[in-house]
Amino acid sequence: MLSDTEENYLKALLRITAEHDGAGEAGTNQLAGKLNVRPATATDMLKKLREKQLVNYEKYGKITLTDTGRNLAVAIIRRHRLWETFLFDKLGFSWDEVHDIAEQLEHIKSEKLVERLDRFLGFPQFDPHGDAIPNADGDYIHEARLTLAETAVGNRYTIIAVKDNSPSFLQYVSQIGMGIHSEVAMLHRYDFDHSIALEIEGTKINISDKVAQNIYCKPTELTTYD
Amino acid sequence: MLSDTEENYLKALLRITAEHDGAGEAGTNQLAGKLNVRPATATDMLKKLREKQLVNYEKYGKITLTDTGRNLAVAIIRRHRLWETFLFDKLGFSWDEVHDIAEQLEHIKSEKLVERLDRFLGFPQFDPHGDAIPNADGDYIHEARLTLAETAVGNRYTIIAVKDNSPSFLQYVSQIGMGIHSEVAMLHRYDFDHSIALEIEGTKINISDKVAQNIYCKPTELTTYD
DNA sequence: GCATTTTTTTGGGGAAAGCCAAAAATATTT
DNA sequence: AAATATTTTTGGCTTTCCCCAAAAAAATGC
Repeated sequence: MLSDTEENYLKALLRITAEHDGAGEAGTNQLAGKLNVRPATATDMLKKLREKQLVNYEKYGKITLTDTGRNLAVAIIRRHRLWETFLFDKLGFSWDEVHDIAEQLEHIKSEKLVERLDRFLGFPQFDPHGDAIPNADGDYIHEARLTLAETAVGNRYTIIAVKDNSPSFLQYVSQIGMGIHSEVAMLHRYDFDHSIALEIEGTKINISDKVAQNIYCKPTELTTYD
Repeated sequence: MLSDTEENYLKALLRITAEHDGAGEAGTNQLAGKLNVRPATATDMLKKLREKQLVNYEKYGKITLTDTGRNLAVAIIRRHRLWETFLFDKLGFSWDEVHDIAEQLEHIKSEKLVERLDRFLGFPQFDPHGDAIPNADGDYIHEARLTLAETAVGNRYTIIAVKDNSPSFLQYVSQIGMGIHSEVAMLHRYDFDHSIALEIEGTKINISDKVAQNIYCKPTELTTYD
């Protein structure tokens, strides 16, 4: 049985190795940064996780998850996102409130609880932030997606997810009238700072490049009426 | 903010002081026993809880909860019973499965979560074992109740709660076809071991005194048709 | 390619929660 | 009331997770 702390390390490792795509490697510093802990602490934990065969690691070497480690990490992500969905769908929390509470709930130890929760929620495939929820086998939907920073001016896009789940960012996004499934029209991209002008629900707004980089979308498929 | 361990001590103290009615006192041994911990460990924690003004305690003296301590303990019981109700009502767990999972869920730190859960469940007043759920103010229903061991032969009773929440006991109770709201007719009480013969749903069964002492009931109110 | 910078590890410690064995205080028995 | 038994506390030690400062290794810059 893993401690909450060990689970958090696995989760952080999955995030890091999945993030800067392809590499699949993580550093001690990076890991420590994610967990708000000192590098020395991360080193200790890495030794412990290596003992348990959850990470591949040797001193000064790069860190990767073993298959077992990755499966466990995916299971934790699954629990986190299911709880977020519960809080949002059933208890009426807003999307900027769910993350912190789910951080606690994800560590509840009961296989059966997770499976029943999943069924109760109707086997949701995405959480309130648009992130895919792994199913009981660890499989989840990989959607083709791009950030608003990568879009082409003149096209229409549908918002499908946010990268940053922090309350302050989510509140900002809500405040400008944007949410998952919003449709936006790309009006202009300014050269000097790459900020963007777009239209959403008939309103024209500007967003910074930084914000744009944290919002995922896909080209809006035009419905054909025949 | 209290640690999970501290919360468990408060809960145990509330149970002990409420149990052997009137006294309102607990001993170190008793407390340690309830928490599966050594008396030495309990002593340490009592000092800590005294620091935080949650218990009245001085060495070799009797232990009582302060008002703050009691309020916190009631809040923990509230959370525990609400989660049990959630697991039972919404996720379809059986009454012998809910306790252990609720032991974990009760420590999730979020006032708002508890209040929303309460509303989602429709402000339930009793948990799946028939125990009263304190409301947000800490008030709960005090039902007049007696154990099956205290009933009079010849009368009819409605089961309203169980004292022992262990899976093995609850499974036994279910197995004999008994549950909350069951109606039973007291047929006989045997002198030699105080075991009881009763009828439930048309079936006659015998239960030991020990079992009888762990089941709460109230006289069945006969419905009058006019 | 060598010096500097950055990253990572080591070694030594601390707080929380637990344990044990022995001492001290309180209760009980005769 | 003294002797015995029980309960409770003390003091010392363990494990988990965290920290810091210093040393070691690796990466980077010129």
